[in-house]
Amino acid sequence: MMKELENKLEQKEVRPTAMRLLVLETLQKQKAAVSLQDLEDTFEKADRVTLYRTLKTFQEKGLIHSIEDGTGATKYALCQEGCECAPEDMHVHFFCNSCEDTFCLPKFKIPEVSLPEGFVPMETNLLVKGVCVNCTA
Amino acid sequence: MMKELENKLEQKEVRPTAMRLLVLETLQKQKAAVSLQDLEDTFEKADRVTLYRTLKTFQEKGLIHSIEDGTGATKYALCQEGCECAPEDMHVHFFCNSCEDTFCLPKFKIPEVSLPEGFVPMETNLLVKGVCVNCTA
DNA sequence: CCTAAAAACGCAATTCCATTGCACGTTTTA
DNA sequence: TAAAACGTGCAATGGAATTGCGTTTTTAGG
Ligand SMILES: [Mn+2]
Ligand SMILES: [Mn+2]
Ligand SMILES: [Zn+2]
Ligand SMILES: [Zn+2]
Repeated sequence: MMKELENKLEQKEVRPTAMRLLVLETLQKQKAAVSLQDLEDTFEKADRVTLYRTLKTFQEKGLIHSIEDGTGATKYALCQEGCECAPEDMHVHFFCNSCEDTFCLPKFKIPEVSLPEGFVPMETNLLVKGVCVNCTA
Repeated sequence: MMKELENKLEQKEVRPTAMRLLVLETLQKQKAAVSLQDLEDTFEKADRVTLYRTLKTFQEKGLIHSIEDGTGATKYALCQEGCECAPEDMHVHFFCNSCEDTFCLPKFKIPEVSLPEGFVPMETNLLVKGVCVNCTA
C-alpha cells in the first residue's frame, strides 16, 4: 500500500510528500497516459503548478516519461521495469482516434531505423494513430 | 520561375496570390522544415495570420505536410512527388539536437510496426532525434 | 528540542504558439 | 456590373507550459 509507494519514490531519490504519493498512486491505476489537465481534474483542490512540478520531478528522476501524441497536451506514463528513458523510451506509443486515449506499448519495440549518411540517432519516438482495442467494437 | 510556382499552386487548386507565391518560393529553398515563426521572420511585413492561413491552405490542398518535432512549434515541409500525406506521410523525420533543424527524410520509410491484438493502425509518425549531418563535425 | 537551511507548495503572472472573429479590399462569376 | 466568394489585416481569445516569489513544511545540525 502506502509503504510500497513510498519505497518506489525513495528508490528514485524523490521525497515522498503527500501530493507525490497521491499522484504516483493515480498514475499506477491508469491504463492510458495522463495529461496535466487530467491530474487537475482528478485533484480539484491541488494546484496546477504543484502537479506540474511533481510530474517534472518524476520525469527527471526517471519515474515517468512523457509522450507527445499530437493533441497539443503532453501525456505522461510510468516507466516500466528497465524502461530506458535514456537513450529514451524506444517503445511504441499509440493514440486512439476514437476515445483519444494514449497508450504506452512497452512490449512493442521500435524497429531499427536507417538514416542518411552522417545522421546520428540518439532517441527515437514512434507514434501510431488508429483505433485501440477498446474501440474496435 | 514565377510561372512554375503558379502552375504548382494551380495544379493543387490553390489560387496563386502574391503572398502564396512568396511562401511557396521560400519553402522550396529550404533544406529544413520551417515554422510559422520562421516565415514571420522571413517576411517581416507580412501578417502572422495570413501566413498561418497560407500554411493551412497549403496543407489542406496537399502541398505541404506538418511535422511535430517536440519543440512545441509545428514545422512544415513541401510534399514530395507521390508524398502520401494520407494515410499520412510514412517517412522519417529527424530533429537535430544541435542546430535544432528538423528534416524530412522522404527516402527513409517507416518500418512496419507490430501492435497488440485489437489495435488498428491508421497513421504512423516516426521522429528520430540526434545530430544531423551538418553538425557531425 | 531548537534553529537555520533546504525543499515543497500555492498563487499570480507571463510566455509561446495556435486559432477565431470581423471588417474591408480584391477577384471571380453569373 | 453587381453579387458572391475569396484573401488579407488587425484585434482578440484560448490552451498549455513555464517562471517568479513569498509562504509553509521538512530536514539536518547543534
Ligand atoms: Mn511509453
Ligand atoms: Mn516530411
Ligand atoms: Zn480507443
Ligand atoms: Zn544539426
